[in-house]
Formats: sequence, C-alpha cells, structure tokens
Amino acid sequence: MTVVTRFAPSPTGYLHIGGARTALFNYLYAKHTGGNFLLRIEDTDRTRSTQDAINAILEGMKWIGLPWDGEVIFQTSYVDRHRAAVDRLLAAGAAYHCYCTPEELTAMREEQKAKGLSIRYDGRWRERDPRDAPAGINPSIRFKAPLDGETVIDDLVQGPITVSNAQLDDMILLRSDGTPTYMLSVVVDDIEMGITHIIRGDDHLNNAFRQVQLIHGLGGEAPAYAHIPLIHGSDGTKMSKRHGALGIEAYRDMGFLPEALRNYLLRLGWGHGDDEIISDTQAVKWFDIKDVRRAPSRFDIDKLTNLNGHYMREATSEHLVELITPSLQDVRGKNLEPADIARLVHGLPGLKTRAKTINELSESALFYVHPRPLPLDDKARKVLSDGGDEIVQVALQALELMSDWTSSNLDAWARSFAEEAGLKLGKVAQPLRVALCGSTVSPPIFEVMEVLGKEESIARFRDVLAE
RNA sequence: GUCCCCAUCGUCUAGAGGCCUAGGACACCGCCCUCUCACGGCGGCAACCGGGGUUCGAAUCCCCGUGGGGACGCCA
Repeated sequence: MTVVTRFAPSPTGYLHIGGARTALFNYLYAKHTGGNFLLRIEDTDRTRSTQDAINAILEGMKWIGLPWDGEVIFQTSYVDRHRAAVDRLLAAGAAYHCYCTPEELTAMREEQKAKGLSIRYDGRWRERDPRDAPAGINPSIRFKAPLDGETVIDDLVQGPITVSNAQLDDMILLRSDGTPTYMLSVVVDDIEMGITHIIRGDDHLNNAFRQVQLIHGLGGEAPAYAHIPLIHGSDGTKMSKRHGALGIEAYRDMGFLPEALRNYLLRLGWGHGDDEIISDTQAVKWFDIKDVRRAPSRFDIDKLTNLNGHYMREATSEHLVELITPSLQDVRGKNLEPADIARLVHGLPGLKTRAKTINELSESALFYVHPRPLPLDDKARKVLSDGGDEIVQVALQALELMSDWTSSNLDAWARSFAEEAGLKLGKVAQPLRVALCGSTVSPPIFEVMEVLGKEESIARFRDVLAE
C-alpha cells in the first residue's frame, strides 16, 4: 500500500509554526515511505477564508521547502461530492434534519453548563417527525451517531484510545444554508483522495472519533491516525493565533533560514538518538511516526537561533549575499554594484561566524558597502579620541607605502609596527578597526583591510583624521 | 463542569527492567584560543512530579494522587 498523507490547513490566517511542523511530519512520513504528500486547502468556511491566507500558506510552504505532490486541492470545489455523501446518509437513515436555531442551541448549552452536564447536542430532532418542522426554518443536517458502544482509535502516536459513544453527539454535516461543514468534507475528501495516514495536531484527537463514526456510516474504512502533540509557547499553553503565534513569514523576516527552521521543528517532539543537526536526506531516512513523543513541547527561539547560526556557517557566501542584498540596498538607498557584491562575497566568511541570523548578518555587513564617510558609533569615537587617532595617523603614513595589500602582509606589518612602538597589537588594531568599520566589533581587521582594498582603506583612514 | 491526553535538567530530548554514578543539545557560568567580537576546544551547574505496588532489581511495568495540556461551535 502506498502511503498518502496530506496537510490540510484552513485559510483563515497565515501558516503558523505548528502548522508548519504538521506539514513537515506529513511530508517526511510520505517521503520516508516512498508515498505522496498532498496539500488540501480547507476553505469550507467561506466567511472566514481569504485569498490572502491562501497565498500566505502556499508561499510559506514554498519558503520552508515542503513541496507537495500534485495540484493544490481546494475543498470547496468538491461540494457536490460532499452533498452526495449526505444524500446517501439521509437515504440510509443515518442522518436527519435538525430545525434548531443557533439561539436555541446556545440556550441548550447554557442550561447544560449550569447543570454541570457535559455540553453536547441532545438529539432533540433525532427521532422527531419532520412534519413537526417549524415553518420558515432551514434545517441543518446532522449525522445520526451510534448511541451506545464505544469507538476506538489506535493512534500511531498516542496508542489505543477508547471513547464511549455516549460522549459523542450528532455533528452537523450540512449547515442550514446547505454548505458542508469541516467534519463532513474532511471525511469525504480523505476517502476520495485515498489518504492512508492522517498526521495532524493533537487538538483534533476528539474530532477523530466522530470522523471514524462518519467514515463507517459512509461505508469506508478509517485511515491510520497520528495525533501529534501541539507546540506550546514558552508559557506552556497552546500556541494559537490569539496567543501571539507567528506566521512562518515572521521567522523569515527575523532572519531565519528555512533549513534551520526545518531542523528545529523536526527535533521538536521527535528525536533520533543524540542527533541534533539533521540533513534533509537524513530526516527522510530516519523519520518515523513511532518516534514522535506524546507530550507537547515548548517553542524555544534560542535553540532555533543556535541552529540558524550553524546553517549560516554552512551556507555559501554567494547565497548569503543574495539574502542580505535587499536590506543592504534599503539602508543604503541605492542598488549594490557588482563591485559591492564581490566585496561582500569576499568578506562574508569573516562575517558569517559572527551572526546568528540573516538580519544580524546584513547589519554587520553594512560597513563594507556603506558610502563614505562611514558613521562611527560612540565607542568607536571614544577609541579615536583616547589617542587612537594618532595611531591611525602614524599608521597611515606607513600603509600608504604598502605595496602587497594582503591580510597576512598587513598582519605582519602591524605586529612589527606595534613592537617598535612598544604597544600591544590590540592598541594598534583597535583604532584601525573603528576607522574602517565604525565599530569596535568586526571581523579580524587585517582581513577587513584586504577585503576593502588599499584605496578604500586609506580613504576611510583619511576620513576619520579629517573630522 | 464533562471527556480525552500527557509527565526525565530552565528548554528540546536519549532511555524498550540490570549497560544509569541518568547521556546529548540549547541557554547559563568558567578556562583556552585571540587584534575586538564571534566561531572552535575543554570544563562546570542542572532532571527521572509524589505515593503505593510488581520484581532479586524500576526513569522504564501497574494503580492512585498531583500537576500540565487539549477538546466540548451551523470554526477548522
């Protein structure tokens, strides 16, 4: 049997971090087993679904790097088959019309709550004669769920779970306006699409029992379920949209790499021995649902940040330069020239070990392409005013005569220069650093000098002396 | 309130009855490297929720408690 998984987000908001992990697990399991991973947009709630959200989800999936098989499936385009399923149920006496108004149902729930009962539809129209139907009310259609016995799910993550059917009520299949509900359409579409494994958030566990009943009512066979624990915020509660959960694009905008996010998300609730850095091929090879933990885990941005640093160090200079170019152009106010790009690529090895996010990287790279005169920060100014400017002045005279402008040569020159002056190397390096970088922190300064080149370096030295 | 689920360092996790004096990673703290800052290396701090069983032996199996989470929509 070929495994078929799906990621089925509702387009009522962006692709959030928990959704991304669900998608990742579905993707990995499908690829691990040589199966297919499908993407279905659950847009049955037309009042809340938006095109913006659809775009955000699609773009988020592309950005994080989870390609789906086949075309995107939009649930609303299968309304006909959802209705047909209801017709079959109606004909078989497995569904019925319910003439309750929303107000009536709210009142019923409040009463149940007041009495301390469990809150569920009491089946008041289940056996009632449709001829009693009040005029002017469009009925909804409910599933006639079994009243006794129990429903069992052998969840791949949680293990066997049994729920008494008395706990479950008759869910609405078609709303009074005739549109199918989520409960109906997931079940019908999962059957139609041949989904073999449903991997989704723990918050759907309760729904699974009702869905299994419906599947049986429709004469189908239940797929395998794997309800993965939710990702919690640092406060330990569900990371929901209303709890400040961020969309995947927010992480992109914070400067995280998709490969880092994938690795981080994979390790959240799943482990493979002591392995921490896991490549995509290893992930596909190693991922199995049985290794998913059963407890929810907390989102830890520090660990993500660390992983991001790792993947940045692994990335090529060319790729990183591509990523920082837009924001550099923004700050600089004009496009980068080929010479700027070349300089950045040359300087990047020294920069990337010093940044943990793309945003930090572009900030730290700015001095390489900033137009002169370079702005100096307060600490930098202090270095110069504390006598650093004199060092720069003296050094400048020697440097102007330097012919072999390479990092190793400059390093050697600085060492002897410092020794002759009776100074520690740092006393020489620091003034040069602030003059060239505008900051007391930078990559090794002789490397910076080589990347900037003689002409630019000399010009920058003159700039600070002219102040 | 009702139902369901969960429980190892602060966080992510390893752990399938003896390999556990409980391992790794992040974070944090030292030291080394060093022209600054990082990277890297070495070291440190730090956990089996509690109580009962079962067993020669329990982090691991069972029960109870406690704590945490999720679900109870004509949302998905």
